[in-house]
Amino acid sequence: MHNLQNTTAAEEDFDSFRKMTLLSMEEICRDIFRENQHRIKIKKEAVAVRNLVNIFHTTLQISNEKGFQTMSLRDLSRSSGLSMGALYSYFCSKDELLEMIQNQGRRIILKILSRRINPAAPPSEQLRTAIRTHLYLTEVLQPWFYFSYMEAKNLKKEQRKKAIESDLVTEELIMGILKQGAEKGQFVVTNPMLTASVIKAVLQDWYLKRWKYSRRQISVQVYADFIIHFIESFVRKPSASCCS
Amino acid sequence: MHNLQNTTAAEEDFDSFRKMTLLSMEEICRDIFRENQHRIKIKKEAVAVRNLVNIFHTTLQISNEKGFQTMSLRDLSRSSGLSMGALYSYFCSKDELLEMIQNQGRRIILKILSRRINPAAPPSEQLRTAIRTHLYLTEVLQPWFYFSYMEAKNLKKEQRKKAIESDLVTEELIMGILKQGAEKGQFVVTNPMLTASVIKAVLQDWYLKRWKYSRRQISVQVYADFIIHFIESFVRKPSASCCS
DNA sequence: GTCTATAGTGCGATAGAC
DNA sequence: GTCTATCGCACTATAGAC
Repeated sequence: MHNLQNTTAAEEDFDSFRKMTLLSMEEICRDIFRENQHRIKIKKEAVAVRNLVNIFHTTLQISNEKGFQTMSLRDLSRSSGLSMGALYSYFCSKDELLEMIQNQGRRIILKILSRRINPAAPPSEQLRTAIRTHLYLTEVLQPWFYFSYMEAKNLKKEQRKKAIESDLVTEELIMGILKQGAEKGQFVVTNPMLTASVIKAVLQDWYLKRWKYSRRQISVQVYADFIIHFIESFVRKPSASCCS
Repeated sequence: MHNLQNTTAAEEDFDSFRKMTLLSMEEICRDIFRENQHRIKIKKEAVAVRNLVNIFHTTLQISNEKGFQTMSLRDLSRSSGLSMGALYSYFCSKDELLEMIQNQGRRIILKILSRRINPAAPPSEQLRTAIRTHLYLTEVLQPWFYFSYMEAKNLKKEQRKKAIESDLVTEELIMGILKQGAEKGQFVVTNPMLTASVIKAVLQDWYLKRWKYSRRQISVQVYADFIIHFIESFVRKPSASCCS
């Protein structure tokens, strides 16, 4: 069925990706601490970062079960092991906590996507990398992506606008690759906008319907391979060996 | 660009579909009233059905803006023009209201999908009908589909199970058509499960990212045509005139 | 830096007037 | 059949002890 060598290579690839991303998460919590020192009452960086990571992680966990609005700060206090008072040393309202988490996620996504895609590479390679990287990213940060999508409506106008823009960035990136490929004669794309929408939709399904794929024991590598195959069969010209 | 004749035909097709579905909605509110007469305190059918339609409609409207949990019954009272007391004549808790709406939607979807797809037709026709009908259905009932997806996590265990099952029904229906087509040699489908998942994902995108398509002025007919084209290019055998 | 105790608010739900 | 008035409760947010 599967080439064992390939599967192993893909697994290694994904594992190193996971490690890199999780490291970035702590870095970003440190950044958040430094930037928000004026409103965070804690002064010791080590303590603050440890608790921030804990707060964010616990919030995502509870919210993905029953939603951010339904989660009371008493729930968060109980699960995180921090008292109500301690929590309010890190943010000054429940809404601000929501904003902090949204910002943290957006930042890490941008950081990693732009690090991995090489705009000088051939379009077909860029497309494959974009699809695979996005799927790996949503796999590692699944709780954040799900949270971000489900709670977007609770954001205030300005923050909501940022979330929408961030969402469109990936799509425009993909559309750019498709257009580039079409110009170079490597892809046949009659409607780059709708094609990019479709790609975005199947990428999103991986984190919105995570339970479905878990239940069916589909790994992220298998899903990525299938999606790449699917998209390529649509955008690629019929091979020259046929109908030449 | 577009064939004018075709576009007009598609619009007529969609308009009649919309009328049929909206009629079904009132029918179903009547059904709900009759089945729940033991807990609904109102006795006059005409009054009860009018108010139920109002309550469901207003709840969907508010919830799709800020979520069902965030919506207070005071919000609902204000927007619907019914007092708190009057509202509680139609349901006995906020949770029950949620369940009633979920049930109403599930019922109408099943009713219409099974009415439109003819299992004796050729698989390629069935596939096209399934995709188009599902998209039209989610277009007409967009508020309900969005609500249903976003609020699923607030349901109790038993109701949640029903929601998940209902969600999988469409996917299994599509998978069945794909397998049938493969058996008859009309489709080439290496992985019917993942192919059906992809189709489901793009169908869902229409109601989950409705704002995106609205903004871009993509109509449901255009989207349906594109998706059908997309899927067919993946599952259809290369035509016999090529590589024969 | 973290805790407990509590103030103040707004919620879901109901009883009884009309 | 619908309304207004109100109860009890759980929530966010804070103040002050340790």
